[in-house]
Amino acid sequence: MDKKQIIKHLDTIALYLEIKGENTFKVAAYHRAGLALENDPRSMDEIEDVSKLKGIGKSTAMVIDELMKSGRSLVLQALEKEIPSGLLDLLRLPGLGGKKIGKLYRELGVVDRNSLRAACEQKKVRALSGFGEKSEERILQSLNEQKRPAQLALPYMLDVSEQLAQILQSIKAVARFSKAGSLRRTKEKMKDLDFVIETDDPEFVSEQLLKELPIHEVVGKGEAKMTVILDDPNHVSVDFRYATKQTYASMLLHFTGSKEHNVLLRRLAKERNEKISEYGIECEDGSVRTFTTESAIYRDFGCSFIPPQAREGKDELDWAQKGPLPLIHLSEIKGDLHMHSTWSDGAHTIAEMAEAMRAKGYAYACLTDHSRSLRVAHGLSSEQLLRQREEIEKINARFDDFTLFAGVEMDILPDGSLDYPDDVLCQLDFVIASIHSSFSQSQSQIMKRMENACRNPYVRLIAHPTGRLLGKRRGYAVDVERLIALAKETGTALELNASRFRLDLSAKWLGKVQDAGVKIAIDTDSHSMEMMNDMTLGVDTAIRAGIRPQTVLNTWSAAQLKSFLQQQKSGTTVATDQ
DNA sequence: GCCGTTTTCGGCCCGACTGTTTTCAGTCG
Repeated sequence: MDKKQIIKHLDTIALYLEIKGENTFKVAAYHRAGLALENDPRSMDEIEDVSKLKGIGKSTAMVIDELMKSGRSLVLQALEKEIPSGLLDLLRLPGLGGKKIGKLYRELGVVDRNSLRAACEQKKVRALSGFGEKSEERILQSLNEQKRPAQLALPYMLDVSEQLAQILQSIKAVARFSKAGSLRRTKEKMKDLDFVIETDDPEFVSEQLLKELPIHEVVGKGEAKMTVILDDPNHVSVDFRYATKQTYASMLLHFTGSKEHNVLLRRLAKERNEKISEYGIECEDGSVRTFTTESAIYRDFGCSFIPPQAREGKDELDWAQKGPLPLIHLSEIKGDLHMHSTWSDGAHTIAEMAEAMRAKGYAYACLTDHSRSLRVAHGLSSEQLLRQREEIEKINARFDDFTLFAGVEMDILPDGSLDYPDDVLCQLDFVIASIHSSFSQSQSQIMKRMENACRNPYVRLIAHPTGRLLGKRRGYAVDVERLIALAKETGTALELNASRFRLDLSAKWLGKVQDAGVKIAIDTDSHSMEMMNDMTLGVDTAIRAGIRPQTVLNTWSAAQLKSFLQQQKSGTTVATDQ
């Protein structure tokens, strides 16, 4: 049984206990045990003794060991016998938690969605103490709505949040606002959107929002916050939290989370006999200190600033107490090495793309249009590619503060061969190789293709290594560990494709890439000028993975990069005299 | 159930909002 399955089983135990009405700390203990596993970078086989992990004690360790050995757990089996499994699903209904579900089960014999619906329709639910007419109606309503996905993918949520941001900007009573929650931490999936808003007049802002937004339902509305469900295809839930000038920084920190990070902060405060909340830090004498920035709050705890993406409740506070975190920062990105022009499937000309990159303050960029086999994207023939190189040189001559490199994004064909011969590739500054076809091949076929690409002396980078599309497509059967080893052996870099649709490689793998000593390029794969802005998302993902600037090719100066590109690759086979 | 430089018991993070209640429990984040 792998780690993911074990975590799922631990969470299931927690849900059962919640319905049983167990002590909430006991329930949390099972969740925390799962979290401890999730936060450990090792695989289950590499962890020799799970009880050594913080948050896993005797009982949870036993459950984990059982699951590892036999795939079953006595604790879980006992719970499954005792409690109908259909009740677990009911926890997802709004307004229902363990206690209320337990009551419905014990007093009305509710065991699943259908029996709950029947109980509501017979008006039995409103008779229970703690329930009433309104709760019954609300349960019935949510039962009859079709299920919306529990988690929505980042690209979709970015779109929605960008629209919301425009509306917030137009409301005069909004002094400033920021996204918060999972979106600000750049999670790949999230269940809702959070915004923190500074205003003197929350009620007015709520009114304006209700006027401007397509509302499906107002879930809650008060002085401090408003929660709405949008009338969009996925019924996105949005929280707006209102802050004053004084509480804004604390509010933002609190609602950016993660929940686990907040728990760590509160513990730290508690050690000093203080309390931290979304309103500031309360001292022993009851006075509250407020802060103007998140940095100031961390400083108050003797910590350096922790970027949102690193706030996952692991050991980030320990690190931050030792000094500044050695993480990459957006301002260190000096160029973008993967973009397309109208020569293949891009929206803008070479000159327009180059100017836009230069306007972003970059020192260089690399044009990498598609190769000849990718017909749908108007891939370039060898002749076109070499002609394009001349065009690039002409444009490049206009700049004295910016370098436009000539590159290509070359297909790795289904049979493992590359789309251009070496005598073409050797004329380019930078060759990217990637897979765009035959996604359903076996892992060994995919890896054969990857190996051929890595072993070519001119291929410097493997782009979007897994081929996934967030929320849409899983990608092909690449063995990432093996790919990292190949990259290491051949001196090939791996891409962090920063496009909001990809984020490929994911944070999960990037740490391993860095640990192996393999270089990373953070590229936007821009097909238009607007897409260049996704560099932020790429850097955020790198931060989540703990990537240092030195690991990233495009933090280097143009001169450093040039000299790197001119070095011979190792472990490659130069096709010469056969 | 987990944890401990206040260590084997008694804590465990804190506040908003709702619906049910006449002062608060449950849910949620």
